[in-house]
Amino acid sequence: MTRKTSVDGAGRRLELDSFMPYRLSVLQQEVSRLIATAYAEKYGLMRHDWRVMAALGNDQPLTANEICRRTNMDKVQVSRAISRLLNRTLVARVQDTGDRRRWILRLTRTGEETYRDIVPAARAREAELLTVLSPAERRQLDGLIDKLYRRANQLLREGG
Amino acid sequence: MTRKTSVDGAGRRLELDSFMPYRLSVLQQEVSRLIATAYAEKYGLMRHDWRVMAALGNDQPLTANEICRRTNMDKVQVSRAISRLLNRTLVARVQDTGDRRRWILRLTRTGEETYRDIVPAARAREAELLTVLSPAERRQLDGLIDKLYRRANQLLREGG
DNA sequence: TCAAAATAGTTGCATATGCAACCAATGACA
DNA sequence: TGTCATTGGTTGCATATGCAACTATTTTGA
Repeated sequence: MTRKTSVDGAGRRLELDSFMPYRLSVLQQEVSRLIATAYAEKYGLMRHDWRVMAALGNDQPLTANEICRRTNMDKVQVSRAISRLLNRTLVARVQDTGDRRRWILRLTRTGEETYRDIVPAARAREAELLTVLSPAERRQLDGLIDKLYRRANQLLREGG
Repeated sequence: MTRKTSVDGAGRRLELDSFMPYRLSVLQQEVSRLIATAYAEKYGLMRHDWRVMAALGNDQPLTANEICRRTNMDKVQVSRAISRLLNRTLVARVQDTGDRRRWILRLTRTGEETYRDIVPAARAREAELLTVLSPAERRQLDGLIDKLYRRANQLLREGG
């Protein structure tokens, strides 16, 4: 995954190792796999489940819709993650009396415990990862991610 | 997706928006979606298909195994991508006479054309994305990706 | 006040994915 | 040379995913 200078400046070929979206994707997969070690084997959670729990752990209660917005997940993914979490009683819900389409979601006691267990492990993985970056580099990384995200977003809105 | 400073330094909570792996994942999805506009609708290709084609477009012929190594894909994904590409005659293969377990893969004429069509579009998307970064920032990005990838890799090897 | 549009959330279906098991060919070596 | 381990590649199965269609409820506005 070390970047090579592209051989073909004319743009007829595409050297994957010098194609930023590819590099980003490979990196992301690897990082994601690393973080999953904090919740996958031990707790049998999937990434989406964990994200929903993370959203709730951070701020409760929430509706499914609010979780969508906060996690950038699609409503189907959220709905399914919630139903897995309900089955395992990591999350509980009551219908909103004001708007009966809505369900108010909370972590259960077990859910809270699980969450409190996972958070330090996830943070520890992140910290181990970031040890290779200086404080300045971490700030750079944050800045670059923001810029690129906003730009990608803009291009998608324009083009789609 | 703008970074917020984490409220909870003690590490009991996890603010998703300040959690690097989450940020990376959201960014990657968005970028991936943007790039997919270069091959998905128009050519009905999936990401894995496109990656296999990209590997071959870059250097032919290759065996499935070589494609795995060059694309960081798993052999099942590669095998399935190849079979889709064979069906659509974008790729052809002959058995290696020296080692009859191996198949030698090449883009067909149509495959080449498709590839040559897609590359500039994909590069154009990448270029549009990167317009928001200065040359220095692009170099930073490359460097950060390399460092993080190597580190994640190392941690996975140690831990797993 | 009632029909049409919008919203919250779920479901069906076809397809993709991950994992382990698998087959076939080759290599290692007693 | 015959057995065992390894390697290249494929397949079965259970599960996940994406999309569009769907139900139920609420909102809009003539």
